[in-house]
Amino acid sequence: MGKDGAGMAKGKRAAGMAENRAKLIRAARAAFATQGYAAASMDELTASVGLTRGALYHSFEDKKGLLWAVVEQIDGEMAERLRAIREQAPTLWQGLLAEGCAYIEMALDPEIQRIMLLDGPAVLGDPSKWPGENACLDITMRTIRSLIEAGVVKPVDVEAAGRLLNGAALSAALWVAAADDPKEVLNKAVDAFRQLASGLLRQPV
Amino acid sequence: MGKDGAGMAKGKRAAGMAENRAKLIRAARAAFATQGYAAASMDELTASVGLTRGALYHSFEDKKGLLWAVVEQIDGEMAERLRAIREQAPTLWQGLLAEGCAYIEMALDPEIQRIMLLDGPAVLGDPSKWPGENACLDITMRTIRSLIEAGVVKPVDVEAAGRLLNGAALSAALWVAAADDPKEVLNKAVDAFRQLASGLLRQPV
DNA sequence: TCGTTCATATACGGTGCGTATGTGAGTTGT
DNA sequence: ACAACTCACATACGCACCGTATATGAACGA
Repeated sequence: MGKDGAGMAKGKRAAGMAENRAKLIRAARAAFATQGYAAASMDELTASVGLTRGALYHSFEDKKGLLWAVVEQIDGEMAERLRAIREQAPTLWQGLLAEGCAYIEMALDPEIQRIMLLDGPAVLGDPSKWPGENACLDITMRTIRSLIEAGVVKPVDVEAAGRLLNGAALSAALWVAAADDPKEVLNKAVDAFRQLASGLLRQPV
Repeated sequence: MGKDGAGMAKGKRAAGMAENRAKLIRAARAAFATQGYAAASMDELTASVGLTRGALYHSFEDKKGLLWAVVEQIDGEMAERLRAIREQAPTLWQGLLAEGCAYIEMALDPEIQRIMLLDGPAVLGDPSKWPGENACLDITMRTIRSLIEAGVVKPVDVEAAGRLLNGAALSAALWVAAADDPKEVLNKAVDAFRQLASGLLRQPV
């Protein structure tokens, strides 16, 4: 009874399924980002990639399950970008600031904004309990912990500081996204973010 | 032809309508807070106050219109509470901190959390463009402006600082609300909020 | 070759929204 | 005081959408 042993044998069919799964996720990212979760029709979505709702409900629990998959994917991508940015920064402190700014800029992407910041929390609940365990928050917290150990930052509660910083960046992003002149507002937002973050410093720069 | 001139004459009927409108809003606050906007059925909601959907669509544009009314009402109440808290504080700076803490605590209320922080932004879009012109943000900004004029706070962009502070408080609130031990987490959140806010000070305390 | 499994399509029921239409109470004009 | 009208609400309808139950057809194993 070739349950899972075959591997390559059933690989072709399995690959076909994974392929369609990926196609559905890609379509969902586009549909959720442009129309919003509630307004996105699963009929249209599946048809747009040449399938029907049957395929959807075979690969995912339900509409919410598809959103979970999308959120998980985007979360991973964001975390990867943040990690790269932090490692590029010359100092840990500049890394923290750069993370915050990058977060703000990322949230200008309609996909991230709509799915991760608006519909995601409303439909799936508190982001801190999401599948990837909120990779973005983890990264911020890791940076803050290092900064405390290095004596640069006051011994604050790491999770609290990380969450509030992320929250500040988030609302900044929503503000920038809705602005008439994003460039200018982005500068203001980044400035304010640095001011607030400097409150964590042991001694002012 | 008495179009609107009568006033008191049609007052009785108009009052009846306003009464039902208020009943619907009250029911909506409860339903939206407990079930969420999407899951709240307008049939059940109207029936719960002895009406039908006919009354709803006579008083409001649509389901979203009802949410607008609810949001407007809650926004006003929050603003009123914040105003009272700020006026009670001995100094402006303490007022700003107290506002932030009060905001966090208010967001523990499921009604505020679910409607104003989760479903509201997802369904109605960016809170900064809401009807009451975002009374809470206005209050924070007013306080910051006074603090800058008093020389206590650095000359930062008022709107930027206000938005980021609100955002920090918001995410703090969501964190506290989802915590197993709200009391303890609330303390951590408030601490972190003060640390961040102190970044705005011209000179450290 | 035949049966089994798996990925997907098709068919169905239920729910909920928005709208078009009906209705009775109250108001206006004469 | 009676007829015409308005208004607040109920009723009835169509439509879209989700989730599930069932059917199908291709690949794989024996």
